[in-house]
Amino acid sequence: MFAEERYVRIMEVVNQAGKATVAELSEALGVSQVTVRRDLEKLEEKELLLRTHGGAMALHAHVSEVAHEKSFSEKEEALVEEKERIAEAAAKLISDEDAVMLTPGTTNMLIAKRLIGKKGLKIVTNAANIAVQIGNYPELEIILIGGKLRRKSFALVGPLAEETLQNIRVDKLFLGVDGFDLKEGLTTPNLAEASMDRQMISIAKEVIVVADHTKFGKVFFSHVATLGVVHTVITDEGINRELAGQIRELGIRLIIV
Amino acid sequence: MFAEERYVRIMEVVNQAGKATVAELSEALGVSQVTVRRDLEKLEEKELLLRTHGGAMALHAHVSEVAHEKSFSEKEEALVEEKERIAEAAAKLISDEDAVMLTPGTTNMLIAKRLIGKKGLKIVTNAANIAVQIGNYPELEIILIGGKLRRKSFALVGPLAEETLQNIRVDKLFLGVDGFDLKEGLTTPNLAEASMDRQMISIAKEVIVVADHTKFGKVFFSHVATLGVVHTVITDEGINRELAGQIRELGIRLIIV
DNA sequence: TCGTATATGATCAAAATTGAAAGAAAACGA
DNA sequence: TCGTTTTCTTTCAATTTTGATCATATACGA
Repeated sequence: MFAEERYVRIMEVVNQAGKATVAELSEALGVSQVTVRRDLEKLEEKELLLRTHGGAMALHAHVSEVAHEKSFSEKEEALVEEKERIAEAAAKLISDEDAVMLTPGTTNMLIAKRLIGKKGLKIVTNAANIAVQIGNYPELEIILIGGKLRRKSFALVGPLAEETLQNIRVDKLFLGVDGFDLKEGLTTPNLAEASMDRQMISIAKEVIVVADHTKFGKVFFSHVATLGVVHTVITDEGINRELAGQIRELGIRLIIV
Repeated sequence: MFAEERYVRIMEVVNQAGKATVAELSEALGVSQVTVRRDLEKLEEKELLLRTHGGAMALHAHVSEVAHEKSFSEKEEALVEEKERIAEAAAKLISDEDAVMLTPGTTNMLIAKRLIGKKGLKIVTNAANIAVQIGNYPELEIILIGGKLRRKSFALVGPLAEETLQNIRVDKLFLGVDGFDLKEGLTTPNLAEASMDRQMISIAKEVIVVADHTKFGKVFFSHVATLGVVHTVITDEGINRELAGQIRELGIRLIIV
């Protein structure tokens, strides 16, 4: 038996019973007590349990949970503050009876979380992770567009997805883009996602682009749409003043937070 | 044998069994232990498995995965061991070029995790959480059926989902059911999910029911199908001997693990 | 054909794992 | 408080596993 297997078994016992003694674990795993103690030491280092005199105790869920969520992805993932503010502004645009659509992306994930509790709201998305994230909360009606799953972005794309979209109409589309350029319009790196985005734009009454300031002036491989389709843009204060003026001149409502 | 072929075989063994020793792999592949170690090193670099002293473990069987997950659900969710064994047996039935379909459910989630690394495999599912769980790993093609998201089970159901299914055909369906009764057939508590299940059965060449022993003799509100559609049943040793005989008499292949 | 690059295997010293033993620390009862 | 018992840590030795180095074989292109 690998040491790692013991770790797993120990965690199972400890989590299930809430605690375990060294003698019990030594017996259950068929290794010496010295080895059990060394295992417990390692598991405590990883903050998976708490050692005690004579054994170990389960760590309360929230301790490890809280520590984990923020420490890994979110620190690296920059612009969290900005995106949170964008999401807050976006959520304010949504009324209870709307049918809204969300494209994949971190900002839209933040928007989704802020919609929890809105009664009667319909949410349509092609981001599997967004659906799962808010799927446990009642009162929201969540429609997930099927299709081929793209890695990393968790976007559902392809003919299956586009076909499904044709039966749907929504009030507001929150469109996350990678590039927003006055001349080239909206762009994104992936062809399949661009095609999906276009479909989604075509079935939405109102198109709201959410993009932090770093997205402006950028152009990516796949063209999504011209700026003519955009009704509203929400971004953060980092946006260039001049550019902001030019966007407004195009008749687009620009919300800066 | 090419190195690439070895990688695939190693991933299969590791993911199906959850672990493998260097000696085992050396034996199975007919290469020296030195070569196996070099292979494992490469596979670990690609983050497809975790090396241990003496071999390697599947990502899904490791502490970092297991510890967090189990602490919450495990107390209520019994029969983990049994379900793991069922999942292992199920994974063995799947060959690389198959197109398989998975219904929502904990057992099917376990099966999905064991499929990581199978090259060219197509996985179709209407369980959003299963898709997200394995969505990050390369080499799998994952198709998620869209639809209305049901809370708790993360099943995607409804007309949208059923319509999508009509364009799809799969080799094997792994069907998780809540009730399996000789007289009443397959049943489940939710009407919408039962309807989805029926659709899925109709587009699958082979129907494989995965159910721990507690599911037998149970009958729920919504009828899914008669036992006539079932080709194979995988369950654990807890199943009643007499019942096992009766199932086999129906011409159903019964796998007990 | 030759030379080179790549993959694999063999060998062996270094590192990791484990358990036993002994001393140190902590818990506990009187 | 003291002494006893239990538990823990440290140290060491036996064993296993690993990684590095070298040798061999095979494939490939000039």
